[in-house]
Amino acid sequence: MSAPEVPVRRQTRQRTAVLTLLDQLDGFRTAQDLHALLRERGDAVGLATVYRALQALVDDGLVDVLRGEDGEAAYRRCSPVHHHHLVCRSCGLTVEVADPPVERWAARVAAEHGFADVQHQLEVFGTCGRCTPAQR
Amino acid sequence: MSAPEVPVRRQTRQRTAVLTLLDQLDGFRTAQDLHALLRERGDAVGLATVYRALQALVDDGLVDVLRGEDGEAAYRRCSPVHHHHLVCRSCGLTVEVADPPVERWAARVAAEHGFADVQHQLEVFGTCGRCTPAQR
DNA sequence: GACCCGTGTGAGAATGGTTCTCATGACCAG
DNA sequence: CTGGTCATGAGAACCATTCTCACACGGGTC
Ligand SMILES: [Mn+2]
Ligand SMILES: [Mn+2]
Ligand SMILES: [Zn+2]
Ligand SMILES: [Zn+2]
Repeated sequence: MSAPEVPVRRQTRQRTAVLTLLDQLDGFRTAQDLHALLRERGDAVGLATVYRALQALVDDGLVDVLRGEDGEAAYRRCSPVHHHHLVCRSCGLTVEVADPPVERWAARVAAEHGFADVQHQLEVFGTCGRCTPAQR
Repeated sequence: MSAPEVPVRRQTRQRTAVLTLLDQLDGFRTAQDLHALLRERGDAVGLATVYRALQALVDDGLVDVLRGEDGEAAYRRCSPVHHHHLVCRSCGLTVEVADPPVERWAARVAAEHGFADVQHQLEVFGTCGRCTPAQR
């Protein structure tokens, strides 16, 4: 019934800077972090614009969002296919992982309890090798 | 090395009211919601106190926290053993579920990538039967 | 290349959930 | 019962995120 609603995205220096930066990072970063990094690097971008650019990238499926313990959102350039994350609590380093079995499990469990329109969320947190202090 | 650090919890009208209310609810509720419910019911409790009581319950393992899309924290009286949640996006109704296979999977995947001190988080969201509009 | 118009930008204000402050009140061990 | 310690609550403070709105600019068009 409604139009495809395809918002035309203009290519601006700011949006390019945000995506370029994300492509060079390997972990989840907060909008505030990204804003600070852009400023250090020289391509200054307004904070509000960083938020808007990130939201657009999320809508386009190019970036994933994750909420930290404190509720602050963190963003990462991710592959467009469904996957989960193995995240370092210390440095944010992230590895994309897949778990086919859990996909079916989630669907089955939801059906058994009469739930529809199901989605799931699975993340693994830990400390990566580089951040683990040399063990005795 | 450090003392057991066992903070003595006093039993107050406010803390009792919060836990009693949570025991009567079956789904995740925000602190603001709980505060409003307590006010309606008559046992008025300060908002700051609601937050403090909930945090204490979380620390004691009696309550689970979940962050919504908007980052707002939601609380629920839960069993003290490890489990996951099947949550209704509409009314908050929640069912506790377990998935033994995913436990081993998470540990294995983390180990394969050199991650230590691993934890995981798995939640399933959907629309419960009561909230699903009668299908045609 | 010049024009136009709708979209994007940014500084600052506003929002809103959560935490902090601190004077006052209430558990509860002794 | 009493004292000291912990808890409470009203309001201020905090802080990530969103909104406002005047201005800049991307990118079709001719
Ligand atoms: Mn999955
Ligand atoms: Mn588990
Ligand atoms: Zn790390
Ligand atoms: Zn429901």
